[in-house]
Amino acid sequence: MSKCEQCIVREFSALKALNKDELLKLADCKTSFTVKKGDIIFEEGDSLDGIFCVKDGVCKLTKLSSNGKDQIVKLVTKGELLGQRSLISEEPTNLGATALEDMQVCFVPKSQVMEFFNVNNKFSLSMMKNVCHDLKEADNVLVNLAQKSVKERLAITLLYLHDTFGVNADESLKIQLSRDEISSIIGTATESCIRLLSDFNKSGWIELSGKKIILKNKKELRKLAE
Amino acid sequence: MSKCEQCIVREFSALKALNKDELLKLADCKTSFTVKKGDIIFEEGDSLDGIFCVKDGVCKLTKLSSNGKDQIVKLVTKGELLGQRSLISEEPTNLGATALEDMQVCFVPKSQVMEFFNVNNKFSLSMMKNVCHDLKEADNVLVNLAQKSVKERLAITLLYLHDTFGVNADESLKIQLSRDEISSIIGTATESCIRLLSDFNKSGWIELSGKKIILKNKKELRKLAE
DNA sequence: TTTAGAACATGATATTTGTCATCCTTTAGT
DNA sequence: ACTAAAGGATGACAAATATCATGTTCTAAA
Repeated sequence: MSKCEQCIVREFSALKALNKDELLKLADCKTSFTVKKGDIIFEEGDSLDGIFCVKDGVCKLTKLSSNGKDQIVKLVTKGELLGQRSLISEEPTNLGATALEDMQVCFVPKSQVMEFFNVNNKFSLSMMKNVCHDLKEADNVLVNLAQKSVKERLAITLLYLHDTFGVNADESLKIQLSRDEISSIIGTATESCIRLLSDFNKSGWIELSGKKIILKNKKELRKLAE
Repeated sequence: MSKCEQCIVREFSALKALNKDELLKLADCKTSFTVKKGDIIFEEGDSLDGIFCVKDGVCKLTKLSSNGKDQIVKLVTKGELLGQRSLISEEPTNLGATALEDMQVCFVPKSQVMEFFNVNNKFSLSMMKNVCHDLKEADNVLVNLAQKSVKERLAITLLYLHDTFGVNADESLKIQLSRDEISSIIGTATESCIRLLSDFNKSGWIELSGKKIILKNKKELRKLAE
């Protein structure tokens, strides 16, 4: 059982507000596990009995719409927590979580998190800041979905993927999403997404080879994304 | 200066976690004021030095998109708080707030809120629950904007206005929004919104007379909204 | 290695939604 | 009461997007 002190999650999440003693407690009660690409971490409506720390890998948070299509609401990457909202609200999850890559995850039981809430105000405040940040992001995405065209949203999404997850040595986006998943982020039909990617490709703004996407002209993409 | 003990905001918001002493402190430091319909409470990007308690009336939270159109992200009504996210994140506001009706509002300075955070864990947790609820709602709206047609979103919005703000004696929606504002909730062109309202009217699902809207066939509207 | 299924791509077409123009109605101010 | 301005309504049309059909290219399992 590894210590939590050096964990990347501690660096970026609300866990940074924990002191040494609390970190020891955390290391003691947590359970580590791996998740394979495509595996479901939890489903929409599940009752969680704790939160997840993402040590490595990326997952998508999705919600099934009544039209039968999944919408990707957020991507969660290493260093972030998963399931806080559900835990704090004491409600079943509103979104499901599925691994986009192989992941390393720790589970921290609710009782321990609640104890931290009760004895460490900084932790509460830090967690609150996290949720507030998520809320701000959700509001921004919401406005984009309401006001921007599919083409603009695709440009925004490509730049987001570039800036958030970085690129490989060949400049291609590190995170690999299927066309279907990209469509599910921007909220459009898969065919429309594929067509627009082709258009971007023909315009020379991006380069496609298989699943690889290289952003060749970020300036033009940014102009679209505004 | 009225006491906060009986205030409706206390009943519904995080303030319910405050004890008698804290409520006295609150009553002591707050400032009450009225806001006229159409007045701006704060603008997107403003730095707030506290939070607002909505004692009466309704306001809209909006964000200006780069296409020049305002998107209504949320409606805030009596009993709710305003500006928590900005205060907690210690950032300028992400959304602007404008009164849709005459309002009664109290302002509580940041220093006092932060003190409550520091001495009263229940208050922190309660505030966190509020933000979490907002996040869940934002995610749900986001999915609807991404996956539902304009017609479906209009049906959803009409039912939401009905259920949240209630009806007058003549069954018409209590909250009066311009066609432009309704469009700004569902994220569409004003003309499209007007056209669909006309369609609903012709189908007998709603009745329009001036600004008044009466939902005549909620069952059909719900079928659309799913 | 072969092969079935998934993912990707593209054309044709239908549907939805936005834009522009115009007119009507209500409202607020003189 | 009159008038200007805003809000509401509607038609004609354009643009964006979805849907359906079909073919191609990957990919993983037998």
